[in-house]
Amino acid sequence: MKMSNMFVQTMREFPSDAEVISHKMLARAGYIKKLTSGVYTFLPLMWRVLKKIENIIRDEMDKAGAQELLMPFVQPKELWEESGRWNAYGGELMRLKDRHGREMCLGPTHEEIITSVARDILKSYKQLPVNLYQIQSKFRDERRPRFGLLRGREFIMKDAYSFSTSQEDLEREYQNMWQAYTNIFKRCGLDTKAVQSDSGAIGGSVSHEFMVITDTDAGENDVFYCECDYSANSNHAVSNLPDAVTDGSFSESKIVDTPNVGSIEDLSKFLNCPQTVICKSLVYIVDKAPVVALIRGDRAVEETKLMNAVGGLDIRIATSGEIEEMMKENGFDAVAGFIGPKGLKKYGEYEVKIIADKTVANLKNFVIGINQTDKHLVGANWGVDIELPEIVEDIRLVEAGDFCPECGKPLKVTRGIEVGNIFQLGTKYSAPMNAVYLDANGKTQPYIMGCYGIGVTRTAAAAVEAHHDEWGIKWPLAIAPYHVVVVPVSTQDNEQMKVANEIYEQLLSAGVEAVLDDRNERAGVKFKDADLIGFPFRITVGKTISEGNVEFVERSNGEKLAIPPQDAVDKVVKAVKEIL
RNA sequence: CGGGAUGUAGCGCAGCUUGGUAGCGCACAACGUUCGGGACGUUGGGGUCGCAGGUUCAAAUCCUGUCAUCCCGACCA
Repeated sequence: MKMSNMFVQTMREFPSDAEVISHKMLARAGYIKKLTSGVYTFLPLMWRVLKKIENIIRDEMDKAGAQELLMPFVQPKELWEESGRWNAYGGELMRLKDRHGREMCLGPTHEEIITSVARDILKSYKQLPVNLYQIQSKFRDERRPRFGLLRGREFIMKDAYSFSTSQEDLEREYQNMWQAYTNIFKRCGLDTKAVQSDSGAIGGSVSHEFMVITDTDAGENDVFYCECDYSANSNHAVSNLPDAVTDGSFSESKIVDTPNVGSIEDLSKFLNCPQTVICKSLVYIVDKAPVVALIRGDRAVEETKLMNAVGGLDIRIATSGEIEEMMKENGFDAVAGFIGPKGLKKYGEYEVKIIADKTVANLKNFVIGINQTDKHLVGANWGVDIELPEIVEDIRLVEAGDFCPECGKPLKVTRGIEVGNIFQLGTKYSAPMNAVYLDANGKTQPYIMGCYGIGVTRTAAAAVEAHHDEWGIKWPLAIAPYHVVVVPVSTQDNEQMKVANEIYEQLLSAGVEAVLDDRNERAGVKFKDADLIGFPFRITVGKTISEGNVEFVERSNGEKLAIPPQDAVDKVVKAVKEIL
């Protein structure tokens, strides 16, 4: 490809609407163009990168025994009603109607479709196991698209689905995919960490997320990890707590005045007791129903855990208005900050559920709200003053410094970009959708399923997050849009142009993806563009050609060599061979 | 969906307070001088000032509505 013909426009400035580095760089270097919020055109350079990632994925998935197919993007409501997700999925499901008024949706994921396809074909245990995958655009109407390709609404995803006859087979395939994913990301030049995670709206039990570790805001997940193998997303992480005072040492149980002391911090100071002896009561709304969560004063609730503890799909903290309404309905007159579990029965048509975190179960002589504004109960004890709730679960958000649940050493925290995940679904879809086969005994059985996703576009963006400097992108060779750019310093100089052309032709005939920057621009412009676009190698043909040398630059480490043209060509050819 | 901000050429912005013939830099086209880290000069093309209504002799500017985009919170590849 000659640079003068390339459909690309680099910009001197970053677009003002970009926040994270991958978005800024990809937009400025001419890889992407936004059409509307969360929806981008992938320009030729971007498309080359995406195709490279896709092909690495295809290669590894095929090697792992999976088969590629392609399912429809537009899907009928009926299938989603079978699985129960037409109602459960929420606002991210982009719903639409056709001209006859039939309700459809744009595919955010394809469990329903693949299950309906499989159940018509996979009738016998002899046909199993099977793993099917596709690479396709998905649409999720994100509440808040942001960060360019990291969280678009329309994005490219590889999604795979496995069908097995037993849990053992599923676990084998899960490990198989784990290995394939490890290979894929490694080949893409990304260091990933597989962390335990919550299984969210997709459902199922066991799941892991593949995270690209980053210290920037682009990493939207908090990952807790240990020097042993343990690592988990914050929505799933568990920990052992450091020792703390859990006995409030209040000599008697009594109600005390705590005027305007609503926050835990203030309460701790006012009563001159540690936060660890206060039982905090938080009111949440889970799928419209009220849930009161009790947790030790110094700790925070992990909302996903709480939501799972009550089997919900959506969670938010209650508004102060809702809290006041709930108080009135139960005969109290208290505001947030003085709430307690005792005496809370109902709110509207729902019963109030009370969930205690494990941290509060062993509190003694503690402090707790009693639904009276400006008052708290001190010296409280479970079973004496207040009954311990029936449901005691771990709903606590882990903090760095807590101890690893597996080896006991302190946990560390970092940020991660989730580029892939693997789920053990079990019969979550096959059972309700009656997707069954006949086993060796002629008995009907639902498939044991797994699903495995990779965000292709997100992987590309994560690669930029992981590989860049102040001048631009530093693509790993395997996913770079081109391997090398050949830059004649002066297009006026016949000798330089001749050698540059020879190098270029030689690279092309060796199967290298090369670009010749034949534009009549000053050298500085070409160098800046080369750095910004992120060619892994640059061969500059300048004055030193009179001494028989070109300049060979490796973008990844900045190494510069003055070597003969043939050596430069050989180095690129060798590097390219290594990634194939 | 709540809270905050912004919409003027492909990109980055000024102009708006105090209404009066739409500007600057980059990019684009032409010519000339330059030519190893985003050169300079001259000339030129490109705009329903987000959209709709209103006030006014006159609206980018004032008023009302509306749409879009971005940032901060809850979800996920």
